[in-house]
Amino acid sequence: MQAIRDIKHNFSLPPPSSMAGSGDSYHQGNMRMTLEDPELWRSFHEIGTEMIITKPGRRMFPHCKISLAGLVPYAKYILLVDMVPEDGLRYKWNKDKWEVAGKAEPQPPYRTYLHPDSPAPGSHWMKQPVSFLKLKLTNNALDQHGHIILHSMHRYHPRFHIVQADDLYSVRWSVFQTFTFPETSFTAVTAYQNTKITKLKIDHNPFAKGFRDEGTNSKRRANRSLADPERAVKKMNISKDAEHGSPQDLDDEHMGHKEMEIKAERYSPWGATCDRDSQGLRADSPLGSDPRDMYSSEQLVPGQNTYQPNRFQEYVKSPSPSSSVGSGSGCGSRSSFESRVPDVATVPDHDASTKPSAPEFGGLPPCPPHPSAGHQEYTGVLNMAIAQAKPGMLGHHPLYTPYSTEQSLGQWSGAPSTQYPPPPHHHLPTEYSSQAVHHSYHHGNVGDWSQYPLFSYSCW
DNA sequence: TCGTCTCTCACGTTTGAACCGA
DNA sequence: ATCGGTTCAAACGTGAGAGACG
Repeated sequence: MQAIRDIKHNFSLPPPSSMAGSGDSYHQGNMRMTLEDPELWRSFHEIGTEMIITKPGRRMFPHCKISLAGLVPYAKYILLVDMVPEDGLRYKWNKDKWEVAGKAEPQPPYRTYLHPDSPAPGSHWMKQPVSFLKLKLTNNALDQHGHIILHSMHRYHPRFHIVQADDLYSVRWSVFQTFTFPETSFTAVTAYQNTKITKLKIDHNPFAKGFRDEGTNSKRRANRSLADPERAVKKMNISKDAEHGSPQDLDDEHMGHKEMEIKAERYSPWGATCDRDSQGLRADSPLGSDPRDMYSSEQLVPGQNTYQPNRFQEYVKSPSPSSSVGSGSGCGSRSSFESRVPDVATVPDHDASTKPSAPEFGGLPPCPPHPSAGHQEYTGVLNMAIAQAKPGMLGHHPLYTPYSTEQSLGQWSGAPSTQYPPPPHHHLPTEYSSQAVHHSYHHGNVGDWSQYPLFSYSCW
């Protein structure tokens, strides 16, 4: 099934020639990205995808696999993936659903995964699906293998970036486009919480074949469930909770899928989010109100729906009803398949020090971005560390910090310091500032999702 | 002190790439 | 150069236990 049904429009904004480098002669408007195995992703998503993170690094399952179209066959592109927090919350698994457990922990060192084939001509990327199989997630903040560092019990979603660049060294000057797929959002965990997710993983992951019911471990698993009354109770409660019509049914509600409401098993694990939803503030709502949303992957980045990250501080205080992610029409940007022009990674026009101090969380949900910030029709300048990753990261950390200035510093210099130590002060070229300022997107607010850094670190 | 929650590690199973010989 | 068999590293979830926290 196609993840993108109509994404070709709204790519009309050409990259400024001034920053497109050699690529400015290429029309970027027809780029399309399709998520492979959308059904598999959806089946996980409906339950509440969990991804294991370990110290040595763990692959994702399902892993990110995309198809590309609309690239210039002879132009070279670089593909990247990063993980963006869904919101500023930490979650816990309670009984049979996820609940908010407080505000998010300080953002770990931010990293971006570069597809090993990069750079490669468009023909290469388009000839077959592109797999990010080897992308690994870790909870080790000191990781030196270049794995993407995440916090356990936090929610993220992958973000795919296509950068037209002849080599890694020109990336930062290149135009890029960013895509997200609602169904790929997940909760990072060190151990599976939802037994349904475990079962799905076992059923679909070839490496877990040995744990399948027909396998040798069926007995062990059966015994386990018997020996763990609480788990058994959980399972029994699953369908019960689904009937309560409580906020945890949010997924169903917002998917607008009657079918989902009927199926008791498709309970929503996102109890907490549902609550938020009830306030018209649903942040994650991976499933749009429009069924198409399930498969439509427009360029959500910087989609107002998907991007809760790092903006909660601002929007908590000024929710935007019309852009509420979870509201029936909240996924407007998603359901409309509106593709967006590249994200801007650099947000120099900002001073983190002006950011309000951490808000009292009080279970308040992150709010969607302000409508005025919803459409990011601008061309991005890649604020990429790749070209400088060795030896330097970009040093404009304060610009992106969703949290505190300290954290942002850590974000930029924490992990990389172990491998690619950033220079003490590496400020963006002035071009960055001016260009970013000219973008229609409003960057004056620290809470904006787009404050989330791109490519402060890369690995390949 | 106790209970809960989260994380870590060793384990057995499976896959697939690498290697080797025919 | 190709094919088939073997080896082994890597990946998987499990389950017990440790550690942190209230």
